[in-house]
Amino acid sequence: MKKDHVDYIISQWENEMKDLDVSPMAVIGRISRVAEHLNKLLQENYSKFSINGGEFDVLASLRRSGKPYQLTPTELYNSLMITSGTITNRLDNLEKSGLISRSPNPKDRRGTVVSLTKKGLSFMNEAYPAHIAHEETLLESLSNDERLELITLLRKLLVSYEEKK
Amino acid sequence: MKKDHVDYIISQWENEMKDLDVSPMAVIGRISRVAEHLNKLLQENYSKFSINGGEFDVLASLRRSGKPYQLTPTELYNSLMITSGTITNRLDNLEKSGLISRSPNPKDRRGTVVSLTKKGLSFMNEAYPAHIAHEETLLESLSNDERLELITLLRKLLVSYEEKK
DNA sequence: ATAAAGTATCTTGATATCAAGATATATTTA
DNA sequence: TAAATATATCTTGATATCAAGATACTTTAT
Repeated sequence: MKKDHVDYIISQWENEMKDLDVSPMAVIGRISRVAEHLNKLLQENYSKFSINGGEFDVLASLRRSGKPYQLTPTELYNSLMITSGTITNRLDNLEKSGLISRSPNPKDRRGTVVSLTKKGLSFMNEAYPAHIAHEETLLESLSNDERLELITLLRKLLVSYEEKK
Repeated sequence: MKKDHVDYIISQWENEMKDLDVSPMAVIGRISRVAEHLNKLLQENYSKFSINGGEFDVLASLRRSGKPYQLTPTELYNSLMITSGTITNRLDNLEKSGLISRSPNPKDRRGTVVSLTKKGLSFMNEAYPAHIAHEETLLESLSNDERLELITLLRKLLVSYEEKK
């Protein structure tokens, strides 16, 4: 079996701290590193559309919410795991690009409703399938069964973190 | 089986784009989200030591490299997947905290050697086991066998990304 | 030996993010 | 109802990061 960088890191620790069981980092170190690679690799695709990953995530949330493609900033920043300041900034950029618009929330005068514009909708209708096709190529090293196993294991972890908060 | 947030996202996409197979994001979306949770959860531990995750990674690289706990900035930024500008910044901060020191590289007059100070070494001798103990608690939802399966799958992915570059 | 190309580190300027706080409005409590 | 508390969004100031470029030295090619 071919070794990865984390195997190398672990063997270093085993030499240096012989009494410490570093096996948790065999899992966590790999998750972090795989996520970093994926982030970088996916970025290429976003920049083709001159947008960044965070902004893409906002548009995707709106698109998959279905007609009328509207959510509040609060709903967006909660589900995207970002702060309110960050969503303000992302929405400002997307508004400048004409991909979303903001209007007063008729149900809450403190609030705002964010909508995908016509341009934003047709952008996502093209960009999202292209994004998925790219993701597919990034999983080529795994069989279908392996992907299913991986999903099951990651879901367990995710459920445990989502319960905590 | 309990559902996670990604299950919810996928069912939204399935309603909205009925002809698109979004299964790649069942894997990639979970990896990203799990990594984000882990990042946030691990952060808590770093800030107890008034240091951040990036700086911790630098110290860990030096510590596990073994005596004399020295690496060059180039070795560090390559293995940490960051840019040269970022390592300069992290080293500046760690130097101010007295955890590392920089000295001229006797083998290359362009270069520098970064060393863990006595303070940095004793810091990591305490902090690293604490870090691993924390990581262990973050994996409580998985059995030992499940962790091993997960490692095998993630290694495959990681090897494929490390080969590309 | 000299010129050309490559490399190590740092600097600069731009950007995305966060935490904390401000403001306006909603909701709950007394 | 009035006061207290909570919430939605935005603002501000600080920070970490990156990409691109600068400088000094090293290596390779002619």
